[in-house]
Amino acid sequence: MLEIQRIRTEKEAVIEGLKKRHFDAAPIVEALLTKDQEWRETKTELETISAELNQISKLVGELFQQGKTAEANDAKEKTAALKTQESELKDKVSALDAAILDFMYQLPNVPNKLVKAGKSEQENEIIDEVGSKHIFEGEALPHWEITKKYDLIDFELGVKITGAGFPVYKGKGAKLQRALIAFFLDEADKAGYVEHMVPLLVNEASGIGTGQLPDKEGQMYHCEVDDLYLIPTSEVPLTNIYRDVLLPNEDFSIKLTGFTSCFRREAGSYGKDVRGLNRLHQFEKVEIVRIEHPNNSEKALEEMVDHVRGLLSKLGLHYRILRLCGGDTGFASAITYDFEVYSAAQERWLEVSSVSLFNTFQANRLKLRFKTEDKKTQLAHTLNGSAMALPRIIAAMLENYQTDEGVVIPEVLHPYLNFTMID
RNA sequence: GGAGAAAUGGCAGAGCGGUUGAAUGCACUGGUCUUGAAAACCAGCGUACCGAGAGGUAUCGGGGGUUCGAAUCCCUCUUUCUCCGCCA
Repeated sequence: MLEIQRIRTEKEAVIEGLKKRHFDAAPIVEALLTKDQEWRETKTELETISAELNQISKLVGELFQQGKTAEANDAKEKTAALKTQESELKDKVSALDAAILDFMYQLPNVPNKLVKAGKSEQENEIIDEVGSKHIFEGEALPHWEITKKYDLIDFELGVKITGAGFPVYKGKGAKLQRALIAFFLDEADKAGYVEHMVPLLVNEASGIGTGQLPDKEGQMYHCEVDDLYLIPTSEVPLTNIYRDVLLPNEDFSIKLTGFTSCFRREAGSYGKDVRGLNRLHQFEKVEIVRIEHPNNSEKALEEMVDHVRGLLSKLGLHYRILRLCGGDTGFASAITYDFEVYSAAQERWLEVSSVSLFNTFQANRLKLRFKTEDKKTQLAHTLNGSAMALPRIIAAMLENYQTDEGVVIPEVLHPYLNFTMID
């Protein structure tokens, strides 16, 4: 959620910035500011009446104390009309509140200066590509055939137990996944991210805090009996650790990491994009989250990008980095870098990580602030990134490292496994 | 799951219908004193919103109600603690 002060004072810049998303904010902003003006006027009016009412009440108290019952009763009678007015104004203010919030929820984050205007993923900028395509002697099998050949993942079994999109990892498949999780967590730990193990279900306030609610309600599984949501990413519990937090000074840099399963309904997905591990309802992911001073957040973003680069390089995967154009950047994000790994058999790029800087967009909802040198409170910046999502990494590894003898395991994972080849 | 108790400022803890944004202590900040420090003394010390400012409004777990007036009374939700039950 953007800051209302910013919309008031930098209206044109906000509208202009959102054009990079091909988002016409003008009508919403205009309507919002009209309501905001009305809200402020009504609020002032309400507070004047409340002040008057408070004063009379105080007087009544004093009069009763002095035994001047008649005068006290006189004063009491004056309040009736004021009270009616007060409650009408209260209703009006809360209606305006709701209307303003509703508009606020419709405005996405303003893109960072580096973000190019654009409508869809076709316009994303490729800012780097590392490695090269694996050359295969024979035919490269897609990962869903490799997993079947070596009995690594049983998709049908998942269908039996739960439904499509809930795979069962078996034997070396399960071990490989566990090794990758440990590797990713260890790397995050070395980079200074403090490991957390967090709840997989969150309440509504947490969903709102990081922006999943109300915008993306349909994407989350909802346990209605208890009104809890299954997390679509560990960003939600990790970032919400800092909901309603006022950091005592400016000297902070908070780095968190956590491994969780993630649950996504993926309503509306279909076709070959969802084949095998490409798109699942449940998948595993190691996330990195940072809470930073606004002056340091862009540097932090670079560090996170470098961290993910490091992971992919150590695994020896051929990858590229995209800076998403305005239209493809997530609703809450100011700037997002996507990492894609080339899938040899599918002959396409698979997104394996996404690193984003949210500026104050999440912090505003979270009420995540810090005290400045001169005792002012200011919103912090939040960032997060996948480091990394498991299924597509596994898919890419299986496809790229397949040989006639079996699938070769990259060396960095050897300490975590009691085999070096899947055969 | 059943029974009971509780939730007040950074912490501890009073208040239980009126002038209480809230006693007191601790912590913290500034000052006096001191060569320096401690002690003592004095002053300050939550958050959010509206307002150019003066100032105003809200806030004693959340929401609602009673009342001229609620931290205080009522309803409801949440959380915590104690006891019982169940259980990885």
